[in-house]
Amino acid sequence: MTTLPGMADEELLRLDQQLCFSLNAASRAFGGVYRVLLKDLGLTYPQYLVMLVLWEDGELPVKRIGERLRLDSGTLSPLLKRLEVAGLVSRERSPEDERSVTVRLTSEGSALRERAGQVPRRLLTATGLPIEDLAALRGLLERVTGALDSALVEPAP
Amino acid sequence: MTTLPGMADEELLRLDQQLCFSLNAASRAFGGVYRVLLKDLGLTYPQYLVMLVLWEDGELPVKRIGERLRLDSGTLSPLLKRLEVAGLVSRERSPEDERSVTVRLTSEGSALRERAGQVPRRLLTATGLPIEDLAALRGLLERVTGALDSALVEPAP
DNA sequence: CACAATTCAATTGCGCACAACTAAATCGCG
DNA sequence: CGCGATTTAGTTGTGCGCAATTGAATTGTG
Repeated sequence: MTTLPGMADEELLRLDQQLCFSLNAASRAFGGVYRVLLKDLGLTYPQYLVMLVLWEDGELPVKRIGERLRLDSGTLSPLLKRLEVAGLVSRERSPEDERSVTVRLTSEGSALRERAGQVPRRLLTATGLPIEDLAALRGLLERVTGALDSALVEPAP
Repeated sequence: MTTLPGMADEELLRLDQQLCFSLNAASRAFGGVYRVLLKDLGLTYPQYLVMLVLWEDGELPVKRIGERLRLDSGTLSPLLKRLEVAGLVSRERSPEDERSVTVRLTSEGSALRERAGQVPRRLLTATGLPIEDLAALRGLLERVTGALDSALVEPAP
């Protein structure tokens, strides 16, 4: 296995460039395809992600949604407000803990799930990759994310 | 090889969820690490990407930068203006074609390259993956991006 | 040559991401 | 119990990403 310490700065620069370019480009390419697939539903991609976790759990405090999606209140508060205006969710202070806000699907929000049914298939098809490669991609992404996150907490010596 | 058409919607939903979650998370995790690495240089991650292509070519019209980075003028115009205010680039209408704006490194912009020298190594180290895996990841990302882009141009039948 | 179509950058408007901060409720320790 | 620390959402400000539009320069075509 080839390790980083043995490589020249030049080569590393090239790989870094390619890697950050391609990750950035891939992320935005996904966003673009989701954008057209979700247009009918009136959802943006991040809004769709929130709906996915709500479709699974029905109701959740803002905190939990943030943990699942790696998003903070600065992002979620206005996003949830827009979903509320759209009539897809309700927001209510929890009676047990008034700091917490419970986000609940409305019947309209639950109903939207049916219309979103074909989105995953159409998206995965659009990637042009077989299941195995998609799973491998997911695995690599999860590994780098975990490593990058812990690198942030514990900076290099 | 397992193909999509044979799979149930349920399974596809799960994979789609995992994949878009992990891609999103990875993209933002990269951004987070770059953010701390680039803080000293006074650059954001997208600004760093622009500087990378300028460090390679010295000067480029806005159009070319956009092609390299998959960004349009709506994103680049204000970003380049900020780089200009920071003293790293100059912008000038091309004399041959007055529609085009040439972006040039200033001496300060060129000098910044030295200070950025260790960024790629530190970032790649933070991923915690060996070179082979990073290259495989890049390969998968490029394939997906290509497929997604062409799927956008030619929508599903 | 004239004029319609195209190219290129900039601007506007909207939504997301994140840092920094605020405000309110809860927790926990003395 | 009382009071400081922590938790939880929300707000503000900055920057990116993209769609849609504008305006100026250029190109192509009759």
